[in-house]
Amino acid sequence: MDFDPRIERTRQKLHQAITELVLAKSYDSISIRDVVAQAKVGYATFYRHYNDKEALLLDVLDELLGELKVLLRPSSGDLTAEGTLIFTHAAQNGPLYKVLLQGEGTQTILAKIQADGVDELLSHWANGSVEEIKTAVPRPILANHIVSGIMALIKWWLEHDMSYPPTEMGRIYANLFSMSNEPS
Amino acid sequence: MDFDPRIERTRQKLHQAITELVLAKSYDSISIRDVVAQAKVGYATFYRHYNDKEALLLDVLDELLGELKVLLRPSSGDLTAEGTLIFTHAAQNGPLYKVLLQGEGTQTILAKIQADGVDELLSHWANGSVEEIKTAVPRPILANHIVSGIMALIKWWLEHDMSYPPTEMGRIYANLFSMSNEPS
Amino acid sequence: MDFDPRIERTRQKLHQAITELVLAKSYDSISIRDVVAQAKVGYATFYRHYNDKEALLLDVLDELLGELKVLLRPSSGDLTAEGTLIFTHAAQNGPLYKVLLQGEGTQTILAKIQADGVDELLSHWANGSVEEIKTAVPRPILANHIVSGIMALIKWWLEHDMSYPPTEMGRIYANLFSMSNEPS
Amino acid sequence: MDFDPRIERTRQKLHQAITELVLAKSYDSISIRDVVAQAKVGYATFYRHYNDKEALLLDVLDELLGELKVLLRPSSGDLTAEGTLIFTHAAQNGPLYKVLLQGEGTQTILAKIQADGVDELLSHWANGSVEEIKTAVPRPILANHIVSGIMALIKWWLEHDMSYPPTEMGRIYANLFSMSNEPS
DNA sequence: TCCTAAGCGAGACGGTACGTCTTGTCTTCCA
DNA sequence: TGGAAGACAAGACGTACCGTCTCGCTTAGGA
Repeated sequence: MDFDPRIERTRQKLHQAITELVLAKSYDSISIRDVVAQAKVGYATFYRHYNDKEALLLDVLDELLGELKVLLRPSSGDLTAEGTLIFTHAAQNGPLYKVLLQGEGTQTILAKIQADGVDELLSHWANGSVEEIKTAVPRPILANHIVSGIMALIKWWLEHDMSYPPTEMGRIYANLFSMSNEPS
Repeated sequence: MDFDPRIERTRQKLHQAITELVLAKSYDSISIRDVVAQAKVGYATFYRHYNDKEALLLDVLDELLGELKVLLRPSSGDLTAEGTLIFTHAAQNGPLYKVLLQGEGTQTILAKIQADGVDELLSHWANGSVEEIKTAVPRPILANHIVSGIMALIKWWLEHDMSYPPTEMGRIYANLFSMSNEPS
Repeated sequence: MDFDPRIERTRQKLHQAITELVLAKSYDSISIRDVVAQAKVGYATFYRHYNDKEALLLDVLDELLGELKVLLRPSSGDLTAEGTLIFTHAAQNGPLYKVLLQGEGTQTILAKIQADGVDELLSHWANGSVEEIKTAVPRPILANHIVSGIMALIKWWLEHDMSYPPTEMGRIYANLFSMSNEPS
Repeated sequence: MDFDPRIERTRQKLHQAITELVLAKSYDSISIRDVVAQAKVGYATFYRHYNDKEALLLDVLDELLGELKVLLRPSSGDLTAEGTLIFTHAAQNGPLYKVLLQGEGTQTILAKIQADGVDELLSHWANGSVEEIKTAVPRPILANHIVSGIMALIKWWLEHDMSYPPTEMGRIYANLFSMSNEPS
């Protein structure tokens, strides 16, 4: 039904095109016409696959974040290792991470990812039998604090040209978040 | 040189116009044509005063942030009081804070404010005679972490309809940042 | 070779589709996509049979005009009877006549029909042993005048909702064209 | 209020552009993008002045038909002279007449002109004290017949490369329409 | 009866015009 | 004579349609 190989081929071209363009110029100065020119694809074809530039980017980033989630799955407990994995992945996909975290038109996407992260954290806490005692900070706020903190840390690192190795960032990550990782 | 009273009057009209529009619709769906229509001012007039929409917004927000800085100056030491002041101010200027923190075209402005905050924090630490001992987390990272954490906290609060009173947010603020407020 | 019954079936579907659509909306607002949707036929199939919308219409109209020619053949001499036949036929096929005479994309077809009519008239005159004496009006002009006059008359009638009965139009037709029907 | 000279200048450019293009290629193969390119005018500018291609053409033709009406005004009675004037005017503006009479997208305009002509003829007859006796052909039909006959005559002439001089066409014109020019 | 040629449905695709929108510049008018 | 009004060039937007094409599926009519 959806097995026309042309469809996947065209999407690949668009994925590659926006990835290449993002390396070359600011995300939001990229027009759809740029994308289709780069992908060597008809203009209308873009709209057969995506409603707007953001939808394409979301598609690309979804792959990326899927990878990251897989990487993080096995890590149970060791914050330093977990952090190192995150920063290694970020290092390997610098430009896309940058687009996501600094881009002008990515708020919606970022908000979605942020919300996903918060949800995951909250349900992780809920599943764990951690008793909720008179919490100093409400859990949703704490979860939001942690997730946005991680993002801010990655963003800082990318903006400062990844001036520490991923392992060192893993250590810093562990230091910053160990204390607040579990609600009391 | 700049003493033509019409100039100030025009700017006021533009300030008011964008403020009103921001209450009515999403910041980045506002075009310059919307602004001049709302301000009842000629189209070209806008460009005589500002280079783009962001510059106008920055002008408006500068007033706001100036106020906040004045409010925070006297507070020395009591984190809860400091936080309460911040959230009280945010409550009084909800729409503009929202535009700043959620808007699609405000990255540049936000980045500037963030950088200012980090600088201030760093020089505060430097001036204080706090000795730098083998720091677990580099100070710039720590400062970035704190400043972006505060912003994320305000953003969360606004997105959740200010569901706690400013005093409670002040307490939460104190709890979240007390531990990390000073480098070891 | 050409005996696959599916071919004729598909053509019938297309004929019917455009005929129905012409009743519902303006001819040139009908897209080929409309036609194939109405005919419940694949898009490319249209192009297997016709090069464009006009070719399809021409095919439909050819049937119509063939009928008309057969009707007119026996009539020799009586202008009123001839006219009545024409207007009766027009009344029975109103929408198609309208499309032909008022449609925006039918110039080419109309011109062809007009030229056919002129040729027929001219050869009719030539065959007749009518002597050509110093003609006041050159025969091609006269023929063109008559043929376009007939068309204009039908067009007027259709545009005015066929407000006279075909017999009355036959009489008018006779009155208008009797004098000029034969070169002097 | 409407005195900005730029407006008139732009319209002139558009008038000239379409006139030039009409000489070079078929009217309805001319896109609006062609027109603005030829006029060296911004694309959106076209729409500030006209809603579509037809509106522009109508504007151009209005000038033309205004001229013709002025020419015909003084002529009272002499059909040959009147006809000569018409064909002289047509000869001087061949391409535009051709566009009008043969163009694919000019139906609406033509219909308007035709209707104007019929109205004029009818009111001319009404004003004149010609008594209406048992008319063989209803006046609106007669008027329609005459007006469309004139148009068909001009069209024929243009399509045959103006193969008779305007004076000869004037004579033919008089011959064709003298008999039917007045209702009985 | 089966087989092979062809018609066909479905729809992706490149291409291109449409009419609308917005930006920043530049010209004209008016007070 | 300088500011307000707004016309303009430029060009992206998302939509629509065109005509070409490539798939499999189905359906003849000849072997």
